[in-house]
Amino acid sequence: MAQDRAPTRIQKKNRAAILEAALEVFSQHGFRGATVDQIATAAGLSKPNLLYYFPSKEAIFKELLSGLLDTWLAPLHALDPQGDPMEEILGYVGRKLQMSRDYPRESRLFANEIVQGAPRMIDSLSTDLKNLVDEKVQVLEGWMAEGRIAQTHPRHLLFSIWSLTQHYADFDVQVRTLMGDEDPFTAAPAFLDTLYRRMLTPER
Amino acid sequence: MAQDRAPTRIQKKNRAAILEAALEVFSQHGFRGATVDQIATAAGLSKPNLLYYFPSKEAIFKELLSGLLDTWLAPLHALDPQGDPMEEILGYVGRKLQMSRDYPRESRLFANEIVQGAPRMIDSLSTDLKNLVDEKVQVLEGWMAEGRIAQTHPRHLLFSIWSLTQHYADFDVQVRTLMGDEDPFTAAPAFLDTLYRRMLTPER
DNA sequence: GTCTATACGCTGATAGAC
DNA sequence: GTCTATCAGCGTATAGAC
Repeated sequence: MAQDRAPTRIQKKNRAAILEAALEVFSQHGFRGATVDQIATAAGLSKPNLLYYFPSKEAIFKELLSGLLDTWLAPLHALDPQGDPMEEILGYVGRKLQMSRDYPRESRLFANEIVQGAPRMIDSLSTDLKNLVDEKVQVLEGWMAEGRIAQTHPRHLLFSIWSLTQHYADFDVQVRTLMGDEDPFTAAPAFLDTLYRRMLTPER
Repeated sequence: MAQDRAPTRIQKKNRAAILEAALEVFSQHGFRGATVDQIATAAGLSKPNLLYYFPSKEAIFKELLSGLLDTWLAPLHALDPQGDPMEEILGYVGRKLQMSRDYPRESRLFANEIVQGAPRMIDSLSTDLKNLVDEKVQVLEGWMAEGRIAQTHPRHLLFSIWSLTQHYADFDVQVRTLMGDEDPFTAAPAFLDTLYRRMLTPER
């Protein structure tokens, strides 16, 4: 980052390694609990060398967050107003659950931050996320008005999807402790599928 | 705590003030993010004086956790095998939701700890919580076998109740950001009531 | 019981040699 | 670009006066 030249291969590789290591450490300990030393070690660099690539711990964290937010919101973005309502919603639930299984660190990174009041994320929440949610709430309300899914509170419906799916990543320790040998992700898809099918099927 | 005599009124008051302050600070910043100074200030004591009552930051945290765990598990404990299944479960959901509204700090304290792998709680999880859950899973399975509620995965059912209700405490910032002026706890009870009624009503 | 003063390790960040 | 050495500040905990 010393020059504004195009980054060399080494620079790209090191920056990527730092962000990967930062995801690992931040998601496990939170911003305050993580140390630059841990991240540097995990990235295979010395502490000063890491700080050659990023000016501060805070800068690493912010870049990490903004880089991940798009990926994180992609499943909701993909909810298609033209598609079949029930299939769209169940598909969204399924994709979110898969993300909890395949990218638990990302989930915990956000969870850590939000539980503590989202001091470094509140802007993204009240702009990017709010806009996206407002847009998709309209879609859900349209489907409800047409009687294609059951009437319910659209925002609480979204909250429920987030909490139910992310729970398997964020509270992984607890879930696994209580499930013993059984893999949580074996039964979870069918469980959530049934739940939302019963909840959202119209005419009752 | 210097003597093993019965605590004076001042000692009881100070210990209570410390634990109250610790709940406030730990729940907001997590164990690592909290400082003894913050807790002492919030409790109206000097730092050394606080450490006269508790030997260390860790000791405060542990006492806080163990003191709160019973309260936290009380709603599940109250699930009555002799009661009407649907009413029992809906009552449990309602009580858990109320706790998220009335005791959000407790919820966030546990959330912080578990998201980070529950390093100081794993023992309680695998003994106290596991036993309680195993016991109540039996109850739920009995009700399902008798056809009094719909067949579903009892553990995932419990996870769903926890995640849906605690979400309103743990992710409070996000929820409020996305709800605007509307109080989340206005519509949430009816939403969850409907959800579980549809999910658990038998014969379909 | 409570305070001031302080020891001491850890952490974020910088200086400067190579 | 990367390293060793180092600094300043914070945070936990203790010593010792009152």
